[in-house]
Amino acid sequence: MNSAEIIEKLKQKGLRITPQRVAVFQAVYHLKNHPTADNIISNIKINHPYISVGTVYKVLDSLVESSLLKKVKTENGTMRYDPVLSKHHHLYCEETDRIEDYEDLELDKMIEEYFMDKKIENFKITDIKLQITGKFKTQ
Amino acid sequence: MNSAEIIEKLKQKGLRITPQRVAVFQAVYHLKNHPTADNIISNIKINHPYISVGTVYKVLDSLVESSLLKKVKTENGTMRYDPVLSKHHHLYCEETDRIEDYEDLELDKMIEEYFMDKKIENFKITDIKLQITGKFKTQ
DNA sequence: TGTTATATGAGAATGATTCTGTTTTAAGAA
DNA sequence: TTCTTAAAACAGAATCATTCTCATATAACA
Repeated sequence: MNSAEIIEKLKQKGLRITPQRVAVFQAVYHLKNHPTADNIISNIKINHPYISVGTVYKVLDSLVESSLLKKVKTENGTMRYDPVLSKHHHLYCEETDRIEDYEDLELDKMIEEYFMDKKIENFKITDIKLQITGKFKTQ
Repeated sequence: MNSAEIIEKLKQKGLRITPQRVAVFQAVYHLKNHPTADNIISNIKINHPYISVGTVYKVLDSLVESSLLKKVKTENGTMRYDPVLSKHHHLYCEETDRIEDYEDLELDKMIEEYFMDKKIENFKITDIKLQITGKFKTQ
């Protein structure tokens, strides 16, 4: 994901193009495994030493607001950020703090069909996400 | 859930019986809808004005550790506590911060069977929880 | 009833995130 | 290109939930 592509995405969402927004968005793409705000700040500071913490949080919020990123909450309560690619669930490792995306269209379809039949009383579903906990096998 | 029952549960888990533990556990049962630590503290202080914040957190941790409570993380990052009754999922209201339990054995069975066949590469599942987001209908 | 490991209390410390007030800048208008 | 202005960024203070520290108190068992 190069700067031109990022700028294009920001424009599509009607966001003003600022070096900080480009840098934050690029950092989230560059850092794999759902970086925390802190990861992102450290990464950006390498090339952009004077960016301020508040700005990074505000940029992240605006990117989430524009559906360019998703905010993922972790077990210990800190937020992580995730580029929006497609619907996916998360695999949480019990031993490390690794989180992996898990896409499974067949599963999504099965669950969707299940809830077409079986309604939850007084509740209108907009989204279902699975938190799959377990352990990554050492390979 | 009266004190005697709570004491019994604590004993079963080999926890020392203290008034603070009893009060915290009782508060979680008494306060419906997955109280926060802060909700619990306020509730306890009515009858137990000198309990300290750190103690409540430590008691909550030990109850979670002993599987008497579960810790649930919310969208905004604060933790909520939930008496362990049986396997259940959560309904999150998009508009309010209401969280409801959702039990569905049929759904659990369907998902379990699904993952008996379809393995996730390099990952051993220990638990699957659904976060069902949506809106409670006004009745 | 005494002993001791464990729990509690008070408040300081931490860490993530948000807020405040001021300065800067992107982007459209002239 | 230059001007204008709303929006964005900056620095750092403030906030909020949670954890830590360490001195004191107490549950549980001998």
